[in-house]
Amino acid sequence: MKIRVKGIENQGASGKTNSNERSMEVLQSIIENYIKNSEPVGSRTLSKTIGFKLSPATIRNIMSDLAESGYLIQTHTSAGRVPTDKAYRFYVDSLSKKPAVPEQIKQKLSPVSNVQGTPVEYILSKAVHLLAELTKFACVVSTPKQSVSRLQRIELIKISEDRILVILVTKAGVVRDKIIFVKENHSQEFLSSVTSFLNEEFKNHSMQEIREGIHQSIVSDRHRYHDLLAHAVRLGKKAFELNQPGEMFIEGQMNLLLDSHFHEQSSVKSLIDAFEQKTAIMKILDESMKNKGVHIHIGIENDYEHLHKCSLITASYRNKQNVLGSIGVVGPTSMDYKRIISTVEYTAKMLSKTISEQSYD
Amino acid sequence: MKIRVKGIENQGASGKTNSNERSMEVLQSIIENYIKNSEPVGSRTLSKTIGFKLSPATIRNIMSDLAESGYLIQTHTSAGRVPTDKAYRFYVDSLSKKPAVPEQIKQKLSPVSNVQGTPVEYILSKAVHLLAELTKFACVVSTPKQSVSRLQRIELIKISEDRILVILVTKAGVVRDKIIFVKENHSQEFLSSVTSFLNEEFKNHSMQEIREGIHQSIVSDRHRYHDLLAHAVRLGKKAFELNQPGEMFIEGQMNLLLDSHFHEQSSVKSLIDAFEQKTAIMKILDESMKNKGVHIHIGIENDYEHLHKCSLITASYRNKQNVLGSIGVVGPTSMDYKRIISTVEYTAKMLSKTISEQSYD
DNA sequence: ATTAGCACTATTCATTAATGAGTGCTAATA
DNA sequence: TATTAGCACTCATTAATGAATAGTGCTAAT
Repeated sequence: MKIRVKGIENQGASGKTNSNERSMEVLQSIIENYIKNSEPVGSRTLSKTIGFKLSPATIRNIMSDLAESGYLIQTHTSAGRVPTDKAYRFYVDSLSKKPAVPEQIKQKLSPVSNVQGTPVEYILSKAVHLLAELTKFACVVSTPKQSVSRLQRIELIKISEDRILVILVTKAGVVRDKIIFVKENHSQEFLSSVTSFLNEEFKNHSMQEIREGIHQSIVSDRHRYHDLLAHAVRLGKKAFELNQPGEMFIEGQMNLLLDSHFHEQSSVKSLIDAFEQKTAIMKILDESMKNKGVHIHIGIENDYEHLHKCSLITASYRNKQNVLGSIGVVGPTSMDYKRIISTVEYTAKMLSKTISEQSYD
Repeated sequence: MKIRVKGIENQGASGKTNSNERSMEVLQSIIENYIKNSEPVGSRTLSKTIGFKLSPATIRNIMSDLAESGYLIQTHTSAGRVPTDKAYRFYVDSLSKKPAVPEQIKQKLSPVSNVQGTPVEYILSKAVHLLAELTKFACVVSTPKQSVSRLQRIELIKISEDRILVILVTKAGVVRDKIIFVKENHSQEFLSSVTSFLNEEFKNHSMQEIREGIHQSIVSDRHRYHDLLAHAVRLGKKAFELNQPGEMFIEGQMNLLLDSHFHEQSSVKSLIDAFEQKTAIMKILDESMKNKGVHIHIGIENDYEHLHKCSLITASYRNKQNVLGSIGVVGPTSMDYKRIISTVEYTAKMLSKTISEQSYD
């Protein structure tokens, strides 16, 4: 039986922290080497890259232990070793929390702030496009959630006898429009009074609040509005109905298919499925809105099976008031986490800044 | 020297229309066979598929002639023959003009009409998504051109001291928004009068007309408006400035990468480039707006080199007034033209219908 | 505890040979 | 004169073989 200390995990009993630290360093080297070259790394190569401080044989021993603890696997007997998802998890957890953002990346992302004044969707698509260009992976961004954004203004515009165009302007700078069909032929003057009533009543409330409270609120004001009331309730309800599902912009899917890690048929199909079935990725983006900072989902950690060969790095963006949505990168589990994490984080920051500055407050 | 009639092309002199017709039929069979199986077709196979009416040897002779005339090529000596772009051009030109749309396709596309009342962009993305699903190729759709669409209404909403939200509603049912920055702190009342002035003046005019004529028009009305004038000119100019480039939605890019025809590295890269450089495809979509009906660009016919291995099938969509944009399919040159053409045509029709019905006229 | 040395294993690569699909040409045939 | 059968030839694809290579695991020496 082996008695050697296993490194990383079971250090308590033996107290040989030294050996443990060394294991960690070796593991880190292996991971970084693999991230860089995408090739299984062997004991000899590794000995070289760390400056011959340890002989290949020693490294073999350490590697053997790491393999046994589930940090490394071999594709076949005479191949070098490859980090597992568990190893990547260890790796990102042990990263210094704030890697600096290279100046070059800042440069490339600067166009995001140049599109101020354009619709939020356009800003988002610009950001996600640049992110894809920088990371060379697939990138996604979710559009601001309607439910949390606060109303800046509503407009009702008569289009024809039975159609009214509703325009919702939110504080986040998002404009939503929809057409509602009505039975009565309202005059534009009537609509104007409904409009100003709704604006007065609901400005600064979140869409969710409005949807939940629209009936009560109006009813309680019954005495002030007379025949307006019935119609206003009906129109308001229709106007604030959730019509658009949360959307998501995708860029650079094709990048993934150039990536050597996805060259096998099966994983290509998986990927296509993952992007077709937007819901899985959407869910991760939504999840990412709940907490601050960068979120990392490595391979098997993803619930959705087709994402098991991918890692997702996400971060939420916001305006002054609310978290609005998330932006993220989808790439192979062997991505350069340091670089990608800092890039995503910085992009989200830029996005937040740009959107905040044009928010209507 | 060969004296055999070459088929298709030089029929005038010999008058052997019979032999010519037969060549055409053979070519058609070869094309359809290749479209179906994606494999070079040999004389033996072909003899079988046409029911042994001609022996392999005869077919070989015909094929040899067709090859000489540039309709077929061999990938190597002992391989069957593959249609050239010239052959596909012949094929689509000789298709009966109106292939019926299968009921199944109509079924699958019916959701397009279910999204009436939602923003045009949403309808477009629905349509292009379904088209991609049906064709299993990459599909694109261009958003309505701002310049041709006619103004239904403009709204100026004061956002902050130096910012005004401009909302342009066009007859086509498109809502565009942008924020303009101003130096003066206009009151909302003032904005209202500018708004109603602009609406009165420019309703039903195309964006292009408005942009071109805004200065003259206002100046000629100088006597009616006083201090309003200077500001209105300035605001109007800013408001109608073209800010968004023509957009394009893409769906199903990944489909192309499953396609065997694009499996070689080089062509994958070409494709990625083609979609990255949206301009080339955009240009083809724009071109397609100029004439009615389905447009077909086969391989080498495309100006853009990276599209030389692709065929594009496009058709424009419109509302009651104007042609708004185009929708199309990007696939391998060996696509099933019959099916794709009718599918694109039908999709464009559905799209036109849906958008027309919610247009503001 | 570390390392050198060696046997062992599995991949990769180039070579070779067999197979097979398909053509082009020539001579026979209807 | 148009068609077809037959045959030699070409070239891609496939499988089998063997050499080279990269890497491990174990053992014994340091």
